[in-house]
Amino acid sequence: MRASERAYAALREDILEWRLEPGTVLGEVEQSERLGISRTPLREALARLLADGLVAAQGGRGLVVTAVSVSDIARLFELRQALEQQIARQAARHRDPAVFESLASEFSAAPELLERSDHAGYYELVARLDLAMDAASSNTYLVTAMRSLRPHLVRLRRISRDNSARLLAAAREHLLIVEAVAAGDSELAASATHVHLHQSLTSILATAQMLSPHPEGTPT
Amino acid sequence: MRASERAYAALREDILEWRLEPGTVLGEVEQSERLGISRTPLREALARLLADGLVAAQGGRGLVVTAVSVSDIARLFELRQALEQQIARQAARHRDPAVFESLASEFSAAPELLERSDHAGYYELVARLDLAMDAASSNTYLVTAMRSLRPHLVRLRRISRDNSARLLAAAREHLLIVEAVAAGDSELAASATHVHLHQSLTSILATAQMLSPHPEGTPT
DNA sequence: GGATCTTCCTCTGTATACAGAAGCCGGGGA
DNA sequence: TCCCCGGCTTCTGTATACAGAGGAAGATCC
Repeated sequence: MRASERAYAALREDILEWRLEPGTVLGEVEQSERLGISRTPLREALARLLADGLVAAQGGRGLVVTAVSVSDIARLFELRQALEQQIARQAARHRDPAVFESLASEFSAAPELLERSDHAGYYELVARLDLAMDAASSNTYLVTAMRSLRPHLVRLRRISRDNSARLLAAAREHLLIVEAVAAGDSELAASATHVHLHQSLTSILATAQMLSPHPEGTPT
Repeated sequence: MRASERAYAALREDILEWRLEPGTVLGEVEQSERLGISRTPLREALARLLADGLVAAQGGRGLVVTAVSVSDIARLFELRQALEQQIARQAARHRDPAVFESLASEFSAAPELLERSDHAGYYELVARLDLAMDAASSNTYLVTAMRSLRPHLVRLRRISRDNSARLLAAAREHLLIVEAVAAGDSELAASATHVHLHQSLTSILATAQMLSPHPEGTPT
């Protein structure tokens, strides 16, 4: 694999997993030495992270890992609502019914999965649903926009991690979305997505307020 | 200005203005010599164009300017609908009424502008509306997604350029959007945006079919 | 005559060296 | 004691050199 690719993947991982916390300054020399590559491929990796919005220019001198404030969460979900509703709509129009009927039966069985506390299995199922939705929407531009949003959503997982009651409710919401797509009902698919994301946001905000009761951007 | 920035701006311009046509191969050595810079900053510029989707990796060997097929137009508008409706919705919620009332009076006067065939003046007015909407939405993530979409829309301008009848109708549609935002009516703003983009797409597709009656991706 | 293999060439990917700019620290003066 | 100025250090931005990979063209064999 190319050095620039490895550097990008490594830095991205470090940021998404909070090993590099928001506010950390990423010097070129320092990071190139840490990752064992030269500055040229590292600069390429940093440029991609900058485009992703995971790091930001720090007044001329170096790049810093961007913060995720509580108010950012609501903003992220405004974009997510727009994109996922449209993807659901288009997926319902172009879907292969067999694929989504199969997913529907898997989501029907999801409560049993969660009762066994197999959260990883459930997350994997959701990931497969995302992939199927992306493919069914058959719109590269929508999928690209969604892909650039997902890293930011991954950073939020740390907040909402492993809330069993919420996951059980989410499974029911997902099932309705999948059934709507399978039936080709694009408006129901969009509305069900709207409902699901609204509930997710509500749950995340409640948890976030509990973790840090500060009204605005907590730097760390 | 930095060399990499100049190279990015120059290449972007060249692609958006169709001076570099779709399918053109961009070799690193060739382009760095043409722009009078070394390969290092040029690579940075090409990486940004790749992230923008204006160029694509050509099977290992160099980058090519991406094509815009007729079917891409509909896909682009699916994303545009999602983003601009959401921006309109949020702008209506957070807007400064004075700004949009002022824009409303300008759009009321737009028909006179167009009767004088001052198309440039009208395009400039629309650009200011876009900026005002972006600012009023107060959502960096939405604006970023929209900014990455706009270059692709600019490439379509060549198709719909200077259609007076359409511009007159568009001015009326814009006026309704602006009035809805000024009034703080977010659902009307979203619906008016939906209508406007639907009409724009219809007009563009009609023109595109006329220009190139091929059903799918015309490479040039 | 055609197909395949080999060789060469060109292009990308990476490393490193150099220059310019910006912040920081110490010294001197008010 | 505090503020300002100058030199130094360090970091980014750019150029260039080198190595490896992939493709094209020519020659040879079937």
